[in-house]
Amino acid sequence: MATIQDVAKHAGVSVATVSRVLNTPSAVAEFTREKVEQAMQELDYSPSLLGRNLRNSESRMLLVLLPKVSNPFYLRIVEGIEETALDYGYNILLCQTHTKLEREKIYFNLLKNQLAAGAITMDPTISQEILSDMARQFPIVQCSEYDRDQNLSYVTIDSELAAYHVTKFLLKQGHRRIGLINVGKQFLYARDREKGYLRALKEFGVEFEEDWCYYADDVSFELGQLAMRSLLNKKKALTAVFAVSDLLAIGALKELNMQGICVPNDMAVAGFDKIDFTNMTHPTLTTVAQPTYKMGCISVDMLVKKIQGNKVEDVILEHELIIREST
Amino acid sequence: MATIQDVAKHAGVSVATVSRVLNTPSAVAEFTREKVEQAMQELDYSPSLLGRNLRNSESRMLLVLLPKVSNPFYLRIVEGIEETALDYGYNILLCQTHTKLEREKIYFNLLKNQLAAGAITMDPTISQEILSDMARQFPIVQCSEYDRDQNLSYVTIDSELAAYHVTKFLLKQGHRRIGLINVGKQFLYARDREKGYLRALKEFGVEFEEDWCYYADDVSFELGQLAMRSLLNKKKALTAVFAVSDLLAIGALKELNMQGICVPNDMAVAGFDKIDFTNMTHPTLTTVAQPTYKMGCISVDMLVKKIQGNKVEDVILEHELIIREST
DNA sequence: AAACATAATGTAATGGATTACATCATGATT
DNA sequence: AATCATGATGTAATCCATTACATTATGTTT
Repeated sequence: MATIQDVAKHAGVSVATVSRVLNTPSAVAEFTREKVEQAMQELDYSPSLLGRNLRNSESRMLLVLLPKVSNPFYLRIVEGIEETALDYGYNILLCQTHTKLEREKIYFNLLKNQLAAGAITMDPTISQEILSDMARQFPIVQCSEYDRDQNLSYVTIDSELAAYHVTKFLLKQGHRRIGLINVGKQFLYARDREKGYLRALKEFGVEFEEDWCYYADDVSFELGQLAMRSLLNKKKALTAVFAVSDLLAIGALKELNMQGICVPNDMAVAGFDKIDFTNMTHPTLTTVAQPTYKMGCISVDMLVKKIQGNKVEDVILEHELIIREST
Repeated sequence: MATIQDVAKHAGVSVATVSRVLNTPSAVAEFTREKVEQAMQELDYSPSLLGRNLRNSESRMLLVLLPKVSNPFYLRIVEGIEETALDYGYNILLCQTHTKLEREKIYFNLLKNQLAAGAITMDPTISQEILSDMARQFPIVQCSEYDRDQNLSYVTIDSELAAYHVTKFLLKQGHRRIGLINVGKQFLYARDREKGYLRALKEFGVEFEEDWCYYADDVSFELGQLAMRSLLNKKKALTAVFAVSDLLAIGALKELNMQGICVPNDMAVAGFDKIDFTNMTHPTLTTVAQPTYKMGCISVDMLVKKIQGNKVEDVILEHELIIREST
């Protein structure tokens, strides 16, 4: 690849002039500018970002950390992030942590190494301490999952409230024995959604029983199926199930279909996230829509502001209960 | 962040020595090494990749181009890529092109700008000319989608043969009127799968009719549903449908369910890709499994070899017909 | 016409890390 | 003891682009 030196020589000017053509064209005489531009054309020159970034000690790369791309919940967020980042002239580095601390550390190191200018994290794996420590030095925004910390900003929804709404909806439909398919408590949303679920039960005077609740090790179809199978084996039958993730809910639905249990008549099912596929299941799934695309966009807005050294306010967005056939 | 200069000063040595501790520790006396390492610790130093990459004129970043992450088909490929890349010490830059040439160009520029060392592309959007031109200058591997070109390597499956197998399977089951839900011909796989489909029909002496075939504008649930709806409106009823992508097949399945058409009795459905969802549909979907994870791994192997200046052989992997309830 | 303002361009330092080459000290060889 | 080989470390050039400052040329003001 041609360098700025080559272009300068080819055009018969100094490197400074070439650089000016790129950065402050108005400072260069028209005639010269054309000469330089032609030289660039002829040599098929494009400036090395390594050189530029080193000199400006900046990077136009944003780190995006998520547990796994295989959960479609993240897709629209990522689309929002990518779209917005591109508008700001940033590229994104999409990183799957597989909720492994070790993996996460590798990626966070890219911040230290100055390859990335900031990070958006949707993963709760890393300890709050480390994260908070990183956030003191680098711009970091939490999306969806979050911890409260003065250095850490976040954009999310009110999971507790959303879960409360779902559960209340089921209660209003007359359900009294409502199961919960949850995931590990390391996820804040897991804790929050459980809280909301319990609050609704309490409000309706329903006494929660331990074995209504199943904790999946991860978020996937298979584990949702497993969860449902386990819940069906309990002594007293449930009449509805609320899964904290659509993936789990769809797995549960599958199990119910397989066992010939009619949804929603014999068992109502509600999910969370409104992934595309929830509209393709039979029956279609009642779920909670999060403004995922918007969350992605806002994360980037916030992050860019932070990179530029501005203070930002945390954001809590609205959710929406999507009532469909499964309830 | 601390720089190598800071560390040198702190440890009372020259920057060269610090660099040696990082790159050729054996060339440094033990006592000095320890001193330097301690200084690094104390200053929480990690080397700037910008400086290093600039000096070494290398980048440890791989470009991964795909149309959209929203098609789960790509997920396992990406996982394979990420896993393998990490093993080689590379990071990946995941880029959605949305099959827009303009987007793709932005990303390919990262190669020119030396931010990425090579690219794996799963997108057919860019013209063969440009791609081939890029491939002359930069290491590029095509995954799944490909063009034949001496500069371009690829890893893929034999789409024609796979489609032939699917269609033949349906024919053997006694189906004679088999629809095809395809996508635009800009995708090589679309052309190949159609060829395989036609070959099988011909072999069984079935005369293909124009209106058995529907071309979706994109790959999504909704468009699959639309496609099925359109095919159902044809004069002579089909008894089976083959969709070139699971997303389309699942959409089709949905439409059939909605119209109360029984699958597989009234209509058999087959998809392609074996995405996770296909096991969650009702009925489960017959499809073609591609060794996606492996494809991802191999792509990286090939790309890294190319980056190192070695020649590589193209790879065509085996597919597998997964017969389930929908046929 | 002298003095000065302004525009256009060039020179050289800079950012952080690597490494060829130079230097110095130490121990081995004869 | 003089010479040399070896190991450890430092000096300075280099990668590419940006930019403060210096220089030169041109036009304006009185």
